[in-house]
Amino acid sequence: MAQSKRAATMEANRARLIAAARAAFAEHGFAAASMDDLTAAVRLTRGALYHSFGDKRGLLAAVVAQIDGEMAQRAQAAAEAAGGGWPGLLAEGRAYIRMALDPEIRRIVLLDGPAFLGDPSQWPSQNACLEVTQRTVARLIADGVLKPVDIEAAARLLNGAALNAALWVASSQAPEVVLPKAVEAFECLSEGLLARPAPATS
Amino acid sequence: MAQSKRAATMEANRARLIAAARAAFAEHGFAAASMDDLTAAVRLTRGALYHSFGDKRGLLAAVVAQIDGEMAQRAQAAAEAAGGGWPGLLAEGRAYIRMALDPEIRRIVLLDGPAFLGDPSQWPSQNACLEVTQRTVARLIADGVLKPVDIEAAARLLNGAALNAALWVASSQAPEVVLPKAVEAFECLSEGLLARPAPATS
DNA sequence: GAGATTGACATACGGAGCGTATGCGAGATG
DNA sequence: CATCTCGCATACGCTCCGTATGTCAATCTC
Repeated sequence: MAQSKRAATMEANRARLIAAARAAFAEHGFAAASMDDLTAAVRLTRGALYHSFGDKRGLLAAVVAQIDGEMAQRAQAAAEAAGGGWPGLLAEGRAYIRMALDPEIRRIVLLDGPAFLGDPSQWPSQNACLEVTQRTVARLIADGVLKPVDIEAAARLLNGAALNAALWVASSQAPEVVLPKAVEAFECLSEGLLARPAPATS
Repeated sequence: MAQSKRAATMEANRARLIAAARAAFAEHGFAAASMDDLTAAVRLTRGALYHSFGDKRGLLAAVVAQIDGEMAQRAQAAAEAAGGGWPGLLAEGRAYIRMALDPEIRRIVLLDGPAFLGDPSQWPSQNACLEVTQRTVARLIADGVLKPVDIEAAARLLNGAALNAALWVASSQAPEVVLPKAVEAFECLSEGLLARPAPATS
């Protein structure tokens, strides 16, 4: 079944290393995380790590790809729960802001990822998150809901705004007070993309 | 005048170290930059560095503070050149996007800064850049040009959007093609903050 | 089914880098 | 002129990464 016992246990060990890396990178940051400690935590050595991932950055890439996939899934679920369309795009933004409040996501994907792997759009994982937003924007433009701006540009700026909103909320002393402000401002900005702006709601 | 010869030369050496660090961090990134090489480049040793800046992060903080100040100055100049007001805010955003195309600024302030020093709003330099944008937004809200959103929220999201726009442009193969798209999308988003939206321009 | 082979992983080694403790010599102080 | 200050250099230990080599079980070959 599992394509020989060797390959199966190797896959299991890969998964264990990635799980350990998620914890270590989230706690200490990529630069300060020790590969010796990380591997020892799952009863392995650096030998296993270099065999499976090439080097330290390779492990980070694998971790980022995994988390990025989970984020894209969550964002899409939020958009669908809101019924898609324009409310879906707003829901996606809110979901993104809330996800970025997770210390693991913030530290690994949003801070260390760009710093050590370069621009997200050129990651091997292809940034699933960004693609979800792009698809949503593309559909809304086709439906005439949004102005015909460049799709990738709009998706990137929305994600960037959400990211900074989240960094702000996360570093504030009273996140529960700041979060609604961030969400409101994000929705205001998003409305700038609407073809026929809605009347002010406040 | 110069408060004793010792203090004067010390200030000069601080400046030389910061200048060398700007070059080294921009070229190799903060993590990969060697303090030995960096100090040797200006005929000093790590002894001088630890005496003046405490540790490696202290040097990064000093470098970031210097660049951040220059950025704030440039952004403000751009806003004033555009005559202030709403056009000034747009000009500020454009200036910010263009500045982020500078490899030194992108690498040090936008990537390594947040990764190694934490959230920009809590940097010792207090993020002069962000404050300039906040002042502009505050005035525009007081004048009724913008919706009464939270000032810090708006400033942060605008800066975040501009940052991601710049990262995108910088990593693209044809920056001169992508830049106008990024600027256009940025201006669209900004219009979401307007109290009375302007008619579509395209 | 026994020897040969592959491969996943451990062990050992070398090099580089950071932070600190200590030493030194030029300028400040009286 | 003697003493002190302090900015900076030197020397040391520690940690960490990447690689080269060894090892043993799982698979393959005949």
